[in-house]
Amino acid sequence: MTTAQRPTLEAVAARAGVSRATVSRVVNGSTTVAEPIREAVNRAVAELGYVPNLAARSLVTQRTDSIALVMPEAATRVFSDDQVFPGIIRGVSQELEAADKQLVLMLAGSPAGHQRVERYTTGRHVDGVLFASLHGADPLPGTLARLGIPVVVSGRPLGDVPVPYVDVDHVGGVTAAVRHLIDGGRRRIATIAGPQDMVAGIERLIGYRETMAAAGLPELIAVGDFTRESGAAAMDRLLTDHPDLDGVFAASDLMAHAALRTLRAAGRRVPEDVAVIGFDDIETAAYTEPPLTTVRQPIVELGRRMTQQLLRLAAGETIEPAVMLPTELIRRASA
Amino acid sequence: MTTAQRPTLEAVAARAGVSRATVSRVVNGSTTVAEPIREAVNRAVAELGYVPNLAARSLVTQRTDSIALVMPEAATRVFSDDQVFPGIIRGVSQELEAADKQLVLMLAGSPAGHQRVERYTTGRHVDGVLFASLHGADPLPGTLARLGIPVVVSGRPLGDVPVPYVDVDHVGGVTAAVRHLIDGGRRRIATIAGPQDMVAGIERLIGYRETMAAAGLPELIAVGDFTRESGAAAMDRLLTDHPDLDGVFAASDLMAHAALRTLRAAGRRVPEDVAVIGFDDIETAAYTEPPLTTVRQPIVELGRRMTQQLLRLAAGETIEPAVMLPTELIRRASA
DNA sequence: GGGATTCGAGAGAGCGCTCTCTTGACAGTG
DNA sequence: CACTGTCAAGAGAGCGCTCTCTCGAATCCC
Repeated sequence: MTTAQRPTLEAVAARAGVSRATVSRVVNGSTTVAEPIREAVNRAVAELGYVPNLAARSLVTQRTDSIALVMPEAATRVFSDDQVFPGIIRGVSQELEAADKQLVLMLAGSPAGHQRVERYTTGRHVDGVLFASLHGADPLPGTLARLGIPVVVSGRPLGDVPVPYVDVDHVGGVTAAVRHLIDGGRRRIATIAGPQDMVAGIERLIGYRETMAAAGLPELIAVGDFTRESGAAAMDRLLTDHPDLDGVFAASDLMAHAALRTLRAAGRRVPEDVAVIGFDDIETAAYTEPPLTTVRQPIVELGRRMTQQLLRLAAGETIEPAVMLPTELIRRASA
Repeated sequence: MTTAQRPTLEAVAARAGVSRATVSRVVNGSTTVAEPIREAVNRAVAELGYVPNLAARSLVTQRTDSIALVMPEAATRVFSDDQVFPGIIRGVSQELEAADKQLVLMLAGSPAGHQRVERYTTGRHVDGVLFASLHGADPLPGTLARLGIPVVVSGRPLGDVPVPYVDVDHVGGVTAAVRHLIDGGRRRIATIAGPQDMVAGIERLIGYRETMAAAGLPELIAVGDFTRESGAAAMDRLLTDHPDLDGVFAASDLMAHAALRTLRAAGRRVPEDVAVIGFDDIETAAYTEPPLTTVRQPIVELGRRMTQQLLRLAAGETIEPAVMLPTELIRRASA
């Protein structure tokens, strides 16, 4: 278990009978190295099992070849966003793999955690920073952008900070959902909205209100926070306040799932008495009782696009300030 | 958007009127610095907004203050392990935050991805490596351990490699589950087993077999791969082969969930005709129809313990080669 | 009061790598 | 044949930090 001294460029150079600079050129894929020499170097690298020391490289190149992905983490509840986080991680990971960069994952929940993220990212320990699902108007993305550190956030940032973002078409998706309800003959359509300090929550409510207004229908609103618990509570309230409702659009599948149960417990049949549509299309949506009609958002793609944008930014290119990804209504049995 | 030159130790030293070494001592919390000087240095650090360059530090300390978490990622399907991965990530993240280290997440799916992980981890770019949910007998953990790189895996590694691990008490949990079925009067108890190239799948099947054997009951086995699709297929097969079954233990909640639907579709009532128990206690388990009785495993705690062990290993301490976490039967309505 | 001891602070040598600058070899040109 | 141009390979200067070693001053004891 001895910590075998790792071979350095120097060692490889000696073995191959060339200079350090030449080995560096070969390792970094420079074309200006004669074939026989390149081969000799590669042989030496293989024989010695040489792996470049990234810290040393970073020190001189001023790059770290890693990017940070910052996600909020409400300390108390388990990842309520369920499949959303893993999906984004996968998308980001795929793109980074292709670019041969590392993913530093930072879960920021507590104020202390947030400070840690701030210290780490502003300290330029990464080549860029990705923010997922911001709550409220976090000043950090703006700060980083001002420092010249590449940043891309998911979801239009609140308080119009000039930070590039990638988002899904919430309004379009919700419009399609509510329209579907209206086309199905529903007239007393309620919504279980998401938290109003998150863009996703805000936009999805806007989509509902605009579509209802356009159809000349009244708004029936209860606000939740995307979790099942809040969805059940909101459904209860709606049932009490508007016993005649015949349709529900829930801003998340988790809340829609809970609504399904609450409705059943209240003796309402879905979709006969009340039609229900969710948002997200998490895997569970296809397995609820009845299977949930919902708005699918391309989560993995969201992660990929964010990363692509960030990498382009880090490469010095200029990018479009906003990218919008399409959503799609997935029809199942609940509406 | 000018890349403002970041202040270095040198700059702080000049400003505080001391030497670089002294600033380094203050920054790293050495006690042998007189109070007034320490204050002067801290003031200079604050005024200049100094943040240490981690690459430079790593270069000399030979530490990176970051650890890698390697997770498999079947390229095609979305994180089927659902809440398991986020849970582990949270646990790991919590412990690392406390230790002020970074989390480098690596999703290894493709052979290329695996090579990338191997290159990165063996290259000592991290202070330690955590492996989650290994498939088959991956040689990498053993290789790393042999190289003297701290490694901890989740789940007893197959092919008895001498690598420290943390695991949950699969057998104990399954035994409690099957016992519960037997105590409830069930005699024709089937199991939907997990993949037999993963410890979790293997151990959970062992638990079933041992308990059934001890009770003198026959084994009714169908193998799945932890996903819903496989669970539905397995349940179909069991129903065909053993139409008289009255109990099912599924090795994952996802498979149990699918079994619930398949049973209902086949006209069986749960739990009246067939009692069902799952394993994992994912959030959805409380919301299935009927709510699923299942074995809870402390996933976040698993991540935390793995990390604690790894950090101790990295600190040069010797640790127990295996840590076992308890599981608990959560009784709901399905059994 | 003088020598031994303690302790805080500075000097300076790298850690392993990249990259600019320089050199040397060779081919092409007048 | 001398000269210039071209291109491959080497020399060497750091990147920003830590850490050992050294030194000077302050403290202590007999």
